[in-house]
Amino acid sequence: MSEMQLRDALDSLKGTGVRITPQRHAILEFLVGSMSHPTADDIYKALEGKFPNMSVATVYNNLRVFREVGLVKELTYGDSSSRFDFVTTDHYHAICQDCGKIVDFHYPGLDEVEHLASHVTGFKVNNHRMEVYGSCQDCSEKKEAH
Amino acid sequence: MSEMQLRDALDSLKGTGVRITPQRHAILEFLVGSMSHPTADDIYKALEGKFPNMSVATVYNNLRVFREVGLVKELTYGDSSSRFDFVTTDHYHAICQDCGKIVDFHYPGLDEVEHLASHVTGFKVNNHRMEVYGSCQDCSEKKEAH
DNA sequence: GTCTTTCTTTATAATCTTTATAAATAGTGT
DNA sequence: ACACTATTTATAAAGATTATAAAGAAAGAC
Repeated sequence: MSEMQLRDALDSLKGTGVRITPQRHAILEFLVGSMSHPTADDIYKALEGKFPNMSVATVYNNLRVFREVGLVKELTYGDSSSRFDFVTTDHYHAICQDCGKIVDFHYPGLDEVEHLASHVTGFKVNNHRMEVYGSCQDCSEKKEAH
Repeated sequence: MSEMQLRDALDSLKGTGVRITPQRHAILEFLVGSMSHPTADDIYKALEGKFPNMSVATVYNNLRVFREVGLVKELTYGDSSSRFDFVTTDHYHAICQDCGKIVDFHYPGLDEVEHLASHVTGFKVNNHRMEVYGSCQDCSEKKEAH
C-alpha cells in the first residue's frame, strides 16, 4: 500500500512539472516508509549509504519542493530542527515531552473551529494544525515507579 | 489593565524565587503591552534604547525563564525564529500565510480532543496547541483585486 | 539514439538563530 | 552595609538552513 502512495506521489510530481531524480525518489520513498517524522538530517543520514555524494542542500531543497507541491508537511516544535511528514490522510500528533516520541491519532472534525475562527477574525481559513502534548505510556510508567 | 497583568506577573516571579532585574521588568512590560507576538530579536531591538548594553543572551535567557515559570508561551511556526506570547487567558491563533499577521481568537473547548487523544494513544495529555492558517482580510482583498 | 535546454545536484561558504562560557555585576535577605 | 548567589554581559561556539556557482543529469525535440 505504501508503494501505491509512492507512485501517486511521483505521478503528482510529474503533473506539476517537477523532475524525478533518483534523490527525489529516494527521499520520497524514505518518507512514505517512515513512521518516525524524520528531520532533514535524519533523511540525509539514512540515504548516505545509497548516495554517498548527496549534499544536505539537496535534502532541504527537495523537502521544500515537496512541501510546495503539498506532498509533505513541515512540523516545527520547540526543538531546533523541523520534522517532515508525508501527507496521507488527515491526522493529528500526540507528542511526548519526555522522550520526543510522536504518535498519530485521528479526530473527526475540527472544521467547526475553522469556521468560527474565520468568522471572528475575518480570515479566509485554508487549514489548521493541532497537537497534544504530554507523556507517552512508557514515560508515564517510568515516572510513577520513581 | 495591562499594568495589573504586569504586576501579577512580577508577583508570580517573586513567588518562585526569580529575581526581578530591570531587564526582566522591561521584557515583561514589553510583552504585556505587545499584541504582536514578537521574536527574541524584536524584543532585543525594542529595548536597545533603554538598555544599550543589554546582551541578546539576556533576552533568550529570560524568555526561557518566563516560559519555565509559565508566564510566556513559545510559538514555533515555519519561519526561522520563535515568537513569544504573554500568557493571559486561553486563546488560539489565526496566522496569515501572506503577510505573517497573527490574530488571537477564542474557542470554548478542545478538552474533548485531549481526552480522545489520551484514550487512543495511551498518553497522559497535559495540553495542546492549535492554529488556523489562511489569508487575513487585507491580504484576501488584495488578491481579489488582482 | 543524440542534442539541447533547463532544472537539479554538488560542494562550499555564508547567514541566522540559539546556546554555552567565564568574568564582571547587581539583587535579596540579614 | 555585607555576603551570597543569581544574573548580566561579551564573546565565542554550535547548529540548522539558505545562497552561490560550477558540474551534472532529466525530458522532450529531432
